[in-house]
Amino acid sequence: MFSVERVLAQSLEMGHRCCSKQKIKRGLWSPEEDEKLLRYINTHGHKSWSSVPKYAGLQRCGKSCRLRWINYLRPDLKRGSFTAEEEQIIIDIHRILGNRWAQIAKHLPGRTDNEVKNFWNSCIKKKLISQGLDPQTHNLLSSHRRSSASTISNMHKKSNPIFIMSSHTTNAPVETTFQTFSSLPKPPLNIVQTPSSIITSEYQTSPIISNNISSDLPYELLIDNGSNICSPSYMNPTAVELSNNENIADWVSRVNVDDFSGQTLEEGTQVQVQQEKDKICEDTVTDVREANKGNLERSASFESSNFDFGLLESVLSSEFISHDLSCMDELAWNF
DNA sequence: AATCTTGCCAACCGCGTCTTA
DNA sequence: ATAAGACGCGGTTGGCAAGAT
Repeated sequence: MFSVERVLAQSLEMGHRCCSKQKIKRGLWSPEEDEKLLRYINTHGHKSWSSVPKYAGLQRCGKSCRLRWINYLRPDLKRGSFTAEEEQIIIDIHRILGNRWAQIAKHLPGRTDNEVKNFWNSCIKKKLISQGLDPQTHNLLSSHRRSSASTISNMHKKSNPIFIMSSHTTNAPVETTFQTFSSLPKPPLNIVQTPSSIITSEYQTSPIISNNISSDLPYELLIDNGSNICSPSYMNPTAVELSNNENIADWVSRVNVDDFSGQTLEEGTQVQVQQEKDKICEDTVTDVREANKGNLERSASFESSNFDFGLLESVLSSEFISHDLSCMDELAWNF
């Protein structure tokens, strides 16, 4: 809350590193300053932030004015605590984009990047840790990996393939994503099953993704007998996670344009590639949101199709839980 | 009651990118 | 083509308030 003493004290502390020429006030904004800024922007807009303080009669730097407007004075800001739905959106998009708060905030009308960032750091982060998930990667924390590692170890003993899963769900947005991916090198696509998600790991060296086993089964998850446990990333877009602390956005940014068909691209094409990278991130986020919206619907759909996460989980846990596979853990997590 | 700790959040800082002259 | 200024972003800090000791 606003503190008069604090503002008075801070108003004495003049000067600002980015605006060393003038006497610039720092610290909390007073109601009078808010009023001045609000009135000025409502009348004149904010074409140039650097000139706003001068014309608005504020002893602040333009940067500070901009921040105050964006984070507090903007009329379209939503007040109050985050809803469960917003929280889920943040988690899902963060899983894909990482700490790109501005990008995440764009999907939450009325919320600012600062707000999202603070909410993440103060609430969501702790929640994920308490669930045994690394808040940066959304992977299981090492202390929680043993059970999952056992699962993977046993998958390797299976003949090829041990699972074929499919679903009839959420075709449209998902396909958009994969079509976009199609001109890029394949992302890392191996997976492990966790209670809440499918997490990918390792680079898929010999793609065995099939998209045409049956036209009725648009998405398949194939797990082979050892080196490749792979899944089209689009099968469960809410669960995409890449290896080595990497998310989709990192992976996409890492992709070198020269990777395209092994040839160097011309400048114009490189721009297109950059646009394509951006689109991948955007489409993936869209998919996540669509998938979240359809969660209930999808559950029902899975029941009627032959995709059954419940069955998968029970098979994995019941068959593997009795084995002592501690010696396989490191192997499993480092393959 | 006093002190310490923790959580939260507004604001700042520095750096990278974009724009403009 | 380039340099300077503006802007935007993510990380970090500082201070208040509430809870714990």
